[in-house]
Formats: sequence, C-alpha cells, structure tokens
Amino acid sequence: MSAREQRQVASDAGLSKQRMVVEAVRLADREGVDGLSMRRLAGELGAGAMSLYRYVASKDELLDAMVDLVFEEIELPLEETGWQSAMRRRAVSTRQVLAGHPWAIGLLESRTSPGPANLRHHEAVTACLRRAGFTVVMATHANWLLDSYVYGFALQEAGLPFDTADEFADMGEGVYLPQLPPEEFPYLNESAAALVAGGYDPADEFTFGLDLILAALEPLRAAA
Amino acid sequence: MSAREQRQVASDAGLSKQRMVVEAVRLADREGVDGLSMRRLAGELGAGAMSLYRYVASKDELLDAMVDLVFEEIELPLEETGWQSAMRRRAVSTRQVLAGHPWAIGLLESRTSPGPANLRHHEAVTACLRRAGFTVVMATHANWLLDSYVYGFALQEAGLPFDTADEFADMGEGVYLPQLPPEEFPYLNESAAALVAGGYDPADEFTFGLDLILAALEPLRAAA
DNA sequence: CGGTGTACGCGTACAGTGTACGCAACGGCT
DNA sequence: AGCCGTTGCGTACACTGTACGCGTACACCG
Repeated sequence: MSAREQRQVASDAGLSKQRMVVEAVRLADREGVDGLSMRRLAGELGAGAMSLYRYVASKDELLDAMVDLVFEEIELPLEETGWQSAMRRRAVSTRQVLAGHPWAIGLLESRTSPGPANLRHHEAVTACLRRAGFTVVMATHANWLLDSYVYGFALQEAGLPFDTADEFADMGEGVYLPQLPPEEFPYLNESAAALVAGGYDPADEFTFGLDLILAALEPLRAAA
Repeated sequence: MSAREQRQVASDAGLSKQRMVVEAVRLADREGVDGLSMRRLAGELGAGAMSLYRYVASKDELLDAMVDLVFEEIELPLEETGWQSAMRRRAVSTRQVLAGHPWAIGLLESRTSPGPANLRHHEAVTACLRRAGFTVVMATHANWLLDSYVYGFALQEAGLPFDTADEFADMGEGVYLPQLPPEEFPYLNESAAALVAGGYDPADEFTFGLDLILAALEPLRAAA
C-alpha cells in the first residue's frame, strides 16, 4: 500500500478540528508543548502538515482550542451541596485536570480570548457565588482569589521535580540539602530536615490553602 | 568599517553571561519569549549567534538565568515592620516585577532547578515567617499559599487584554458583552454591567485577596 | 456529457529556528 | 618561534510554521 493509500485509509475517519485538537492534546501530554509541531501532529493523524490548515488558521488557533478542551474536563460546580463544597470540588477538579496537562498552565497567560468552555465555567461559578449570597463585587473578588490560588498552585506543582512524598524526601536529602550551605540557608535547612523527618507531602498543601481561603470568604457572603 | 570590525567594536565591552542575560530579558520584554531567538539576541549584542554558546550551554540555560535575574528584582522582605507588612511588600513587589516581565510566568513551570536569587528569597521569606512565630510546617503552608496566590494572580493579570479600568470598561461593552448572549450567560452579563457601571478596576483585586489571606494566616502564628 | 464550483488534501518552497563541528585570531608563556 | 588557552564565529544540518498553488473528487446544472 502506497503512502498515499495509507494516508487515505487513515483519513477515512476524516480530518476534523475536533480530531486534531484531541490528538494535539495527547501529543502535548506526552512531549510537552515544545514537542508539539504541525508536522508531528500531522504524522500522528496520518495526514500532511498543510492539511491541518484547512481546519485551523494557525498553530496559535490550535493552542487556543487545546486549552479550551482542557477546560472542558473541569467539573462544573454543583450547588446542591452548598457553595463551599461546590467551590472546593471545582478547585480540586481544576487542579487535577491541570496536573494532567501541565503544559496548559503556561499557555493560560497568552490566551487572551477565552474559549466557550472557559466562559461556561465562569458563568457557572459566578452563578453559584451569587446564589450563595455574594454581591456582584464580592463574587468577582472570590472568583479572582480562588482562580489565582488554583492556577498558581498548579503552576508551582508543575515545576516540582518530584511527585510523591518519598521522592520529595529522596530529593531533599540527595539534591537540595547538598546545594544549601547551612550557614547561608539556615532556615531552609531547618525546614527541609523537619519536613523530611515529618513525612511531609506537598500534595497536602492544596487543601490547606483552599480550606483557609474558603473559610475566610464565608463571612463575606452577606456583605451589603 | 567591515561587519567584523563593527562587531569587534561592539564586543570590546566583551561578551559575558551577565550581558547576555540582561539583553535577553530586554528582548523578551519587548517581543515576548517567542520573539527571543539566539540569532536576534546575538544581533542585539553585536556578536555571532554561535558566540553565545561559549557563555551558556543552551537556550534552556539562558532561560533559567533570565528567570533568576527577574527574581533578583523582587524585594527581600524586611522584618522590622512586622511579618504581615513584610509579606505584603514582598507580594506586591513580586506582582510588580512579574507584571513587568509577563513572559517569565509561563517559564516558572518548566524551570525545575531554582536559581540563586530564588533560593535567597525562599530563605528570607522562611526566616521572616519562622521568626514571626510560625512553626516549620505552618511557615511552609504560608509560603505555598502566598506564592500560589501571587503567581496565579500574575498569570491571570498577564492574560488580561487590557491594562486600566477605562480599557476594561471599553472592552466590557465593546467586546465581551456582545459575545455573551444574556440568555446563556445571565450572571456574567449582570456582573459585567454592574462592574463597568461601578468603575471596577481589576488591579484592586490583588490587595483584596492578599489582605484576606494575610488576615487568615495571622491566627496560625503561634500554632503548637 | 461537459462545465463549473466547492471541498479536501498536500507538496514545494521560503524564511526562520537551535546547535554540532571545526576553524581562525590573538595573547601569554616558555 | 612554538604551544596553549581563550574568544569569536561561519558553515551546515535538521527542524520549525506557513504562503502558495496544484491535483483530485464530487455535486450540481444546463
């Protein structure tokens, strides 16, 4: 079977923007966003690179669509359980989704036109907060605060060179401490030693901060 | 004067890693990180592209150094004014610095080995919190929370397609509202209208969230 | 049946990218 | 004078995004 026939077979599923975006997300998950090129994506789809330009105007537009697809994985908040629980579930879901697609975080800052999924989320969160009694201004404050915290946490977590408490302990002793002369970094040394000894797991940080923020927002609900 | 002689004159200042990094940060500020290439940087320095590889092993190493230079601009916390004031000043400084170098935010997630300036900051912040009475674990919690909030805020702020309250008002009415059918996005419409009418400035969000977090951390100081 | 328009696919070419390799020039030292 | 180290960098290679234009297939119409 010639290369063209092979491509024909692959394309019998038909190229589409949806197929492209899904495959692009897979490729970015495996190789990072730097490993995503139009030629490589076309190879994965059994198509020519220039065929992709029938479905997206540019690589930038593809990246926009990829970010929106990631947003679609985030759960919409359910209000039946109360605003705090709904916000918590949404925050946990966002963090999990971004942990699965760490390349997407770095793209958030350069996507200036939010996609449909992003807008739907924004509407759902705003609805939940308003119905819980927050004023428009307070709901906006809460939205900013929660999103900032969640995205910032995901950003930092993505930059960690380990995934588990054990790996943290190993790196702490094998990599970090040797680089931190105690006379120059006494507090970091103290912290590293105490945290490793205490079985510290940075994954626990998320709920600590989230709980603190949600608790601090509660009294602001009925602000006049 | 031949091209070589021109370059010789320019190079009389001598290439160095420091000069490269400073110039690279300037270029990224003007053109974004996508506009930064080794050839363009070399052109700015009056050198050949391959000369740069005497001072950095790779473009990745240059990016690491750029991020660390940005960290150096952030003020170290001064404790004389109390831990809250010190944390607030550091947070405000971080936000200002990242607002000036928005390209750096997206790089934070891929830099897994913190540079010297980053470590010095980490030590200074940890010292301040520990001396204010936070336990090692609580100081770590506070560090994570504050950094997550600040980086996340900077990330979102960098993605905003406007800079001032007036631009927000203009875009709200001219761009956003037309894209949000009221029957589909009733709460976003309500919010946009109310915020524009109230002279809302998203820049104020930062201090709202920061104040709330610092107030929520205060009772945790003497946690045993 | 032939002509036309549209949809789909994509090869070629261009200008740009990071960097391996190896060469040239210069200064210092013996 | 020769050797060595330092500094600079040109060439070449493989890869990148995408403008342009061409080929093929299909549907529709007269």
